[in-house]
Amino acid sequence: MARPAQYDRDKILDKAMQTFWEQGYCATSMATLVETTDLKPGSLYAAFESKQGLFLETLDHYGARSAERLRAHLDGAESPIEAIEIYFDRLADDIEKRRGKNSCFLVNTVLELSQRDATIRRRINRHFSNIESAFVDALEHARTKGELDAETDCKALAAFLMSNIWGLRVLAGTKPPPGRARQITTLIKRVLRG
Amino acid sequence: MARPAQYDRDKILDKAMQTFWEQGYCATSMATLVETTDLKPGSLYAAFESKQGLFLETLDHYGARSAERLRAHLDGAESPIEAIEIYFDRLADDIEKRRGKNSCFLVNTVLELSQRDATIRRRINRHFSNIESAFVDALEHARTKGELDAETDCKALAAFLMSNIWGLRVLAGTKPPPGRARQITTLIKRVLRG
DNA sequence: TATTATTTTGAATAATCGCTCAATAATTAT
DNA sequence: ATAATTATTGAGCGATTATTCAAAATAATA
Repeated sequence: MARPAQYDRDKILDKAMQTFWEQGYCATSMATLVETTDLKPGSLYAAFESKQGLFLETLDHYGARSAERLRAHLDGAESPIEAIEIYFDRLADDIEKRRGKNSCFLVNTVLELSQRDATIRRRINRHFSNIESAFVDALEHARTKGELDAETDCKALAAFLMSNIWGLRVLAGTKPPPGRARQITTLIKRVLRG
Repeated sequence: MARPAQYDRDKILDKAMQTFWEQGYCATSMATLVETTDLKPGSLYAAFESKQGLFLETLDHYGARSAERLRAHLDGAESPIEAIEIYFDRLADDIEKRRGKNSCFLVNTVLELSQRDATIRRRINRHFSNIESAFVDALEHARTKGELDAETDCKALAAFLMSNIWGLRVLAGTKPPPGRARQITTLIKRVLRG
């Protein structure tokens, strides 16, 4: 009865996300988005309402994928502590080797917009909570397995890990000299082991 | 022989800094700067060349003040370790009580611009190095005093502290529930004590 | 006081901003 | 085929962007 859309909504979302991720919200113009998505302004607005609407959807896209990937890595690991260590080792390694962007779309957005836009802040906090709960679960799993002391405060430890991930994301932005990321993760792991 | 400027350059710089700090570089228009500084466009451009020029100068303004304040707190402390702990306690307390902005102008800027502008990145890295060296000095002082193990890697420890300050700055942007900042600094201090 | 040098002023610039919409194209149901 | 419905197109909207500049104002010097 009607003409179907010719584009793949998820691919559009992905391209827009990459652009916002690289440049930030303010620095990304609709003209740029029109280029990177290959959709004309009209189609873009028909699909996502506004620049803000498109942005929010890319945030959710990113947050969901991040939490999924982390869960896939942590859940059901035979050694949760080792899995967490591997996570940080990989993060450090990516920063050292400058693989990919190394920044976090959520962290970037917190600092760019979150202070002045409560909607975005709440949205991001939801995604951070999801990610953090994956760490909490892994730590509690480790505690019941005896990898952690019985009196370890898993929630506090997870909060510490989140804060250190954020710190490493900022570090990546400084394009640090070789070795720095490793120095830091070595000390993070010391806390993890207790 | 000529008419002197009627404004106080340092006060203008301070007002512009506050605005950039709160809103970010892209989100701050020259029209806003004209409002907050009470200078007309012509005067602003005569004094700072461009938006970018003004911004760079506010960055230096901020970086210099930050390093000074930290030095004033750490240098010559009878117990350097305690002084560092007090620094983190205050940071956590400010975040808990929502005193002031709690964000860091340098951290905000790293994530907004540093990836695409090498000039700004180098500028910021210089300021971060200054700040970090104050920590290195304090830690080495602590080591010679016997507050730290003789084999402590003070540079690695300082890098860890910097990364954790950055993490706490991001945390502040999420406007966290009471107690979170304290949970994190408690674990940071555990690393500090060795 | 007249001259000189500089600052201050604010209107105006071209370019870009997010966004709209009427016209056209494409697809399905009849 | 025809009708109905939706997608696509891209020119164009008013507002805002960073920036400029000639004219007016001001203060120090001669």
